[in-house]
Amino acid sequence: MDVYKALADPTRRAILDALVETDGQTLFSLCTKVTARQEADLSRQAISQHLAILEEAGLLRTEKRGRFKLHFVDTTPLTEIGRRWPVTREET
Amino acid sequence: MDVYKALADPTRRAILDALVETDGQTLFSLCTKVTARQEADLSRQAISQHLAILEEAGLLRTEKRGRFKLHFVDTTPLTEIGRRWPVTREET
DNA sequence: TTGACATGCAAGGAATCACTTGCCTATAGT
DNA sequence: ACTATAGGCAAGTGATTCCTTGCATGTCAA
Repeated sequence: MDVYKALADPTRRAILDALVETDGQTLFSLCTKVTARQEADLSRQAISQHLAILEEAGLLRTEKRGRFKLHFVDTTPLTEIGRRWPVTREET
Repeated sequence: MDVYKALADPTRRAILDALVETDGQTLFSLCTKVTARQEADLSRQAISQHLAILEEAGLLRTEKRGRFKLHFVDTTPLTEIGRRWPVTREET
């Protein structure tokens, strides 16, 4: 999954928002925060699948700590977007 | 259609690429350029629908000139992305 | 006015995506 | 050892998405 498709889903964007606010969260922690942020409650598996997609896109790193799996944002793949289509304001 | 979903499709990204290179193209012009860029030939309607989505996302402005319709990029909606998830390099 | 060119509209089908359900593994605490 | 907690895997379903086909509109040239 490429970065653009990873960003296409509002739930995944909410996950990134939650992680930018508090980095290194577990799956369960993200479940409650994301369902609070949006007004729809998703199953744990739904969030888990979204996390896998974000990780595949390079927007997320994970770290196993005992029986917990912590998730950390990595926004570096987003730099490609600004480089590919530079923001050109016609009238300043 | 929001900006993120608009960027999710590779054909739409190719359209933006073609317009950044040469701005103000017609539908037919974009058809040949995009199908050359990707290695799949899409129908005129396919491109037209993609253009409508890009315009709805605010990434495109159009201008009728006689029987032609010219398309111009507007990358300003992309600034939201960088503002929403700032690029934080952990180790410089 | 007639024909050619540029584009628009709408319905249908195939593929993809998001979510759920059900079951399984692994780690930690008592 | 037993139980509870954190997470993983996989099949199935409903909803989108992308593209095509077919027809219609509008503009320009001869």
